[in-house]
Order: sequence, then C-alpha cells, then structure tokens
Amino acid sequence: MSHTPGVRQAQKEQTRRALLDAGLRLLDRQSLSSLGLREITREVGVAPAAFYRHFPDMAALGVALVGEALGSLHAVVREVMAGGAGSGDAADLIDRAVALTVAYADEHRAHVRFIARERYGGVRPVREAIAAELDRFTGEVADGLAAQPESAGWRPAELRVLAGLYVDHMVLTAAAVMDAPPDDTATRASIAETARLRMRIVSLGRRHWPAEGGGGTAGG
Amino acid sequence: MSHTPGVRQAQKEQTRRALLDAGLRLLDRQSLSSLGLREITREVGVAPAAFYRHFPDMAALGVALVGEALGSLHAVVREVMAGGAGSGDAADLIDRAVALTVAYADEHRAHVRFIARERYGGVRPVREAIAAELDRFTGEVADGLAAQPESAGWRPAELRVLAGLYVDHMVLTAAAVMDAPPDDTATRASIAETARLRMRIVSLGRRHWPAEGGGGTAGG
DNA sequence: TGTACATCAGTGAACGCGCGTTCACTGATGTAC
DNA sequence: TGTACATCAGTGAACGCGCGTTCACTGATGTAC
Repeated sequence: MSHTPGVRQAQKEQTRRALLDAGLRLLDRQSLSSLGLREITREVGVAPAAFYRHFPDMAALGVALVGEALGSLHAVVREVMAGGAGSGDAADLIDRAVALTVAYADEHRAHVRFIARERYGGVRPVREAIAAELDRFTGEVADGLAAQPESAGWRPAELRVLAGLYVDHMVLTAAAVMDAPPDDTATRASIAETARLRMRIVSLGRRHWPAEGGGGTAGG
Repeated sequence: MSHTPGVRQAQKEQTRRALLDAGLRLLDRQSLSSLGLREITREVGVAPAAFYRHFPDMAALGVALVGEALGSLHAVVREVMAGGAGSGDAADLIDRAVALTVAYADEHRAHVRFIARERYGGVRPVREAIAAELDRFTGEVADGLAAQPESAGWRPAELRVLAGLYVDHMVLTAAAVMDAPPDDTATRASIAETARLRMRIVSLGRRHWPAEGGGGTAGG
C-alpha cells in the first residue's frame, strides 16, 4: 500500500488508450486487416516496439475495440428496451427507438463504422467477437420482448428470431446514418423515416402473429 | 476482318479472368484493402507488371468483381420475383425464396463473402459500386411488388422501403449461409428456418398494412 | 500466298520504401527494510 | 525518512522481407499491300 498507488499503471493505461483511440481514428479510412502497427504507434508518438507492451498483435487490438464499441451500444439497447416496458403507444416507441439509434450513430460514428466494416471483415477473432456480442444483444432483446404482453402467442425461439430482426435492423440503420454526410439533413431524415417504416412493418407482423389460417391461402 | 479474329484479345481476356479468379480466391481470407497486387500475379503466374495491362489498381479489380458478384445475384432476384407473380400460397413463396437464396449462397460462397465483406469495407469505389447495385435490386424488387394485388394500399415510396427490407434480408441470409461450415447441416437448417420466419413476420406486416387505427394505441 | 511493318500483352530487373519483429538498453516507479 | 534493489513501460537501432511502380525489352499476333 504505497501512498501513490499505480502511477506506473495509470501511465500504461494512458498509452493503451492512446493506441486504441489512434487505431479507431485510422480505421475510419481503411479496414483492420490493412492497418499497420507502425501506423498506430507513429500516430500516438511512441516507438513501434511499445505496441507489444499492450497487445500481442493487431487482432487483439481489434478485439479490444469490439468490446468498447459494442459496450457503448449496449447502453442504447437497454434504453430502447426500457422504453418498451413503460407506457406510450406503438408509434411513439418506434420513434423513440429510431431516434436513440440515430443519435447513437451520430455520437459514435467511428465505432459504428468499425463494427459494420469488421462484422464480415478479414480478421477472424474480431469477426467472432462481434458475432458473440450481437448474439448477446439478441438474447437481451428477446428477454425484453418476452416480458411484454404482445408476446403471448410467441414461442421463445420465435421471439429470438424477432429480436434478431430488430438487432440487425438497428445495426443497418446505424450504419446508414454513419455513412451519410453529417450535414446532409435530407438524406438523414430519409434514413430515419425508412427505419421507422421498417419497424412499423415488422411490429405490424408481430401484432398479427401467428398468421391466421396457418400461413394464408393465396398471394405472396 | 481477319480469319482469326482476336486471338490476342482472347488471350488477354484469359489473363484478366485469371486475375479476377485469383483475386476472389485470395479474398476468402482477407479483405480487399489488404490484398496485394503481387499476391495476385504470383497466384496467376504472371509478372507483377502484367497487372497494369488490365487494371489501373486493386480498387478497379474490386469494382469489376462487384459487377460479377452482383450480376450473378441479379438472376436470383429475378427468379424469386418471377415466382411471386405466379400462383402458390404465401408460405410456398417464402420457402421458395429462401431456398433460392440458400442455394445461391452455397454455389457462390466467394462472391457472397466478398460482397458482405466489402459492403462497408475500406475501399470507397468498391463500397459505392455495391451500394449502387443493391439500390438497383431494391428498385427491381419494388417494381415486382407493385405488380402484385397485395400492394394495393402501398404508396411507391413505402413499397421501396419494403423492397429494401427484403433485399437486406436476402443479403444477411446469404452471408449467414456463407459463414456456416458447409457440412454443419444443423446450423444451416436453423439459418434457413430463421430466414423463413423473418420473411413470414415481414409478409404478415405487409398484409395488414396500413396499420389500422393509425398506428395502434398501446404496447410496443 | 508472302513479305514488311505495327501493335501490344507480358517480361524481368531495378528502385526506394515501410513493414513486423527482436533485442539489449534506460530510467522512472515500486518495494523492502 | 533514507537507502538499495527490483520491476517493467518505453527506446532506438537493426534485421530481412515483400511491397507497388517504372522501364526498356521481346516476340507473338495483327494488318497492309
């Protein structure tokens, strides 16, 4: 128990943060598999070898970024689901969910871009980390949905599929917002409107589940 | 008009094909932004400089691959939509659409992986080419939907959103199939079942559009 | 058909450059007494 | 509080290597007559 506990540790953490931040910044214009170790250390202002004090390789840095990026999304998922448990009509809830998603994408452009880019990217451990996190989200959303009265006719496995639909939709919406020029208000408004409409269609399907007559008899 | 028209041209085309094929093969394990020019020419067995006789840079090769990959998907979209115009009940049509998508993903693993990976990848011209093609698909699907009687209550802009939902869903399904081990029949069956269920939910929403009562009065 | 010239896909050597990784080191921070 | 030793984050030089691009070239294919 020294009276200055962990000065060294704090300094190390600071460098680690700088490496992660620099990595995320540089990933705005390229994907992880083409990002260089020297590129990052140059940006931070440390020697290349210093990198190894924090990560064994670039994939490990990528996995750490997944944790940070999806950790911040986690809070949004919770908030959206919390809204669903309270009062308010369906249209309000959809507006709210989309507004939260759009705001999140605005405030975390780099994180969203990273996740969208690496979700099917060339670095396996990162891909797997993203898949695992999104799976956890889906489970969380499914649990939230299960607690709602509208889920009466739904079996757990079906609810999970519905939750996956919502999660994928949320990621796609965030990616679309992130892709749009920040000052192009027309495009941004249209993305939000599209997102709301999609959610309305899905929610309508949800409300009328299961299909009456066992799947319908005509038309496609 | 020579009596051997284009031997040289045919040979050149052959090399171009080999470059594209080698590129696609190598992209199974990495993304375009990290794929090297020498890596491709080595795989093909030509001198590095030969690359420049066919493409100005790797981005151009990527754009060419987008054309090929989404050209083959084009045929599937048409086939799915053609099925929708004929007879058969809704469940059959959904089964058919999912089966076609799964079969496509199986036969074009490399193409699907490439599109999924580069849709939000680090090479702008490629990203833009993919976005433009998927937009064309959406327009095509929207036109197909407009011709169906179930689209009576839908405005064109709304139909386009619905079409986008189907296209995104098709891409996500194809990507999931491509990601699954080819011999893991359980996972593959579950992916197909999930895809069908999602389509059923969306189609149910479609059938009950527009929302009665202007969006409902309670619940989420 | 045969000949003389033009085209141009592919060659192979060369270039300067930045890469990832290793290593023994330095010096501030931490610990034991 | 003061001293002697241990730890370890970051250094800087060195390494071998493969990269993208350039260039003058070669020789098969194409064309004109």
